Amino acid sequence: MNMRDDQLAMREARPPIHARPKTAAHDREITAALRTVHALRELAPAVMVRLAAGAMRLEVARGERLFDASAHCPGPYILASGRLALSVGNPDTGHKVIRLAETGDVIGLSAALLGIVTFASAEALVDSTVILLPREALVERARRDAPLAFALASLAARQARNLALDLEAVSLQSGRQRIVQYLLASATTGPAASPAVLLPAKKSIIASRLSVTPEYFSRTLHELISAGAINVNGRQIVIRDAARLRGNTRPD
Amino acid sequence: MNMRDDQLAMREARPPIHARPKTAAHDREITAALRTVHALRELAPAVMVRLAAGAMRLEVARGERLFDASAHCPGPYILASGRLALSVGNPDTGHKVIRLAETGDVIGLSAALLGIVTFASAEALVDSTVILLPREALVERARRDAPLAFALASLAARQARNLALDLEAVSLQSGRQRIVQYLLASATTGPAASPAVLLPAKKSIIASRLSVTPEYFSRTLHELISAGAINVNGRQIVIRDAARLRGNTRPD
DNA sequence: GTCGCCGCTTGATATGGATCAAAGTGTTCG
DNA sequence: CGAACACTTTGATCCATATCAAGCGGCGAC
Repeated sequence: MNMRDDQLAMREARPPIHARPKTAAHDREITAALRTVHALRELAPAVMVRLAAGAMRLEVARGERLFDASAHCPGPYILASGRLALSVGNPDTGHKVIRLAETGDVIGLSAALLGIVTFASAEALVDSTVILLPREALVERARRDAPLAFALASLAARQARNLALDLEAVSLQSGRQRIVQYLLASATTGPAASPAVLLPAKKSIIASRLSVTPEYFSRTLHELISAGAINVNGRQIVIRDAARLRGNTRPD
Repeated sequence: MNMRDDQLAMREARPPIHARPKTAAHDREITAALRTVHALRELAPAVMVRLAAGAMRLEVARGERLFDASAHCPGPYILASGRLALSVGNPDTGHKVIRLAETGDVIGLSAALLGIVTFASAEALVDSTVILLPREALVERARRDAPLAFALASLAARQARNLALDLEAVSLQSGRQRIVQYLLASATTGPAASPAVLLPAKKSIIASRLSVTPEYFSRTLHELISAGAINVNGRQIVIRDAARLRGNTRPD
């Protein structure tokens, strides 16, 4: 790894994360966002309303960070819209994207549950909206609301599993295999058309997510093109031959 | 990675995991084991008793597997005594130890909570005793017992954090750095004597845990000896010069 | 327009650590 | 007490991927 950090390196505590005033409309909006979280969907309406009442809506502009690593975490955030990159590392070790969060994802949960600092930083890849569930109130509520606590347990368990799968991929597969797998896994098979992937971020971000350098990612993509497995046009990747792609797990 | 699997490869459903009959003495023993789990310690005595009542005590002989990867998981297990290695991978991708479980650790929790198959296999490194909390009963109870559900959430969150830290280490640090860090982190600083580490398993297991090959682990250890940073005698490692060890993060 | 800049590509080179192959060194067991 | 193993060490070699270093194309700002 070890990618340069340049600009991003040192800007802390910038203000432009906006909180919006609370109105009835916002409460509805927040409730709607809560419902995008699968694990919370089954909760009783009354509980949802209570959660929404204590929640805060924040806007994070593209390029801003919702929080830094080793920061106090005021509570879990629910991504209502937009996209965030969670990455570990610090200026001198470099960075690695461990997760790309999409609408309905929860971030900062384990730090919030454990009441400890975050281990990753969260940067908005596009203008995004998040809902903060303030930690104290949430924990207080979860300690007496079993279904809620159980939902949080499921969320945390899901995250543990995903991290373990990532760890397995990084440890046991080659960079090329990870790239191929990523393409196959995130291909949306259109009814008639060939399956395709629209990369959700700059290639360098995807590369980091896959634990390879941007250069290696680029090269590998081009090798896959030469092999006739895919076509690439900017962030749009079309899978021409899934079988060939699947077979293409070792450099040639 | 990519270590050979030989014998271990294909044995399923072997009987030699013994369950012991239930008696009052065993109930007390199980309760005691539950209390070794930090997250559960605060639970009301009544809840502990209930959990213990439904629990089963299993013995896993050294070399046996408590479960394989992709197996149905009948519930979380609490390690009452002994030591287990949890590893991901399969016969052809090779294996990687992702965790060494010690007394008081909980394993199979996320699979149990999510009701899905395990992603790792668990092998006993020494004769061990585990307590199984049958999934159905536990989930049933947690859905109406908030403190219990919250404790499970904390456990899962802790595991997620540990996995994330591992992922960070594997992605951002060199093999040598991981080895050095491991030694520094697990050194028990005796009052007067120099800090020392007693490796909890064969070196090849530790190597896998640190995501390096046994050969590389061996070599690195010997380089650290030459550098005057440590002394090695079997599984016993004495840290002679912590500062030098800490500085010794790049091959020389 | 055209000037910069940013993201991507492409090339050349370097290297950490894996892999393959043997030779120790215990340690168990008949 | 020696054979058979299991683990570790040591040596030689290789290679997937990082790193360093330019070029290049598009697009947003003036």
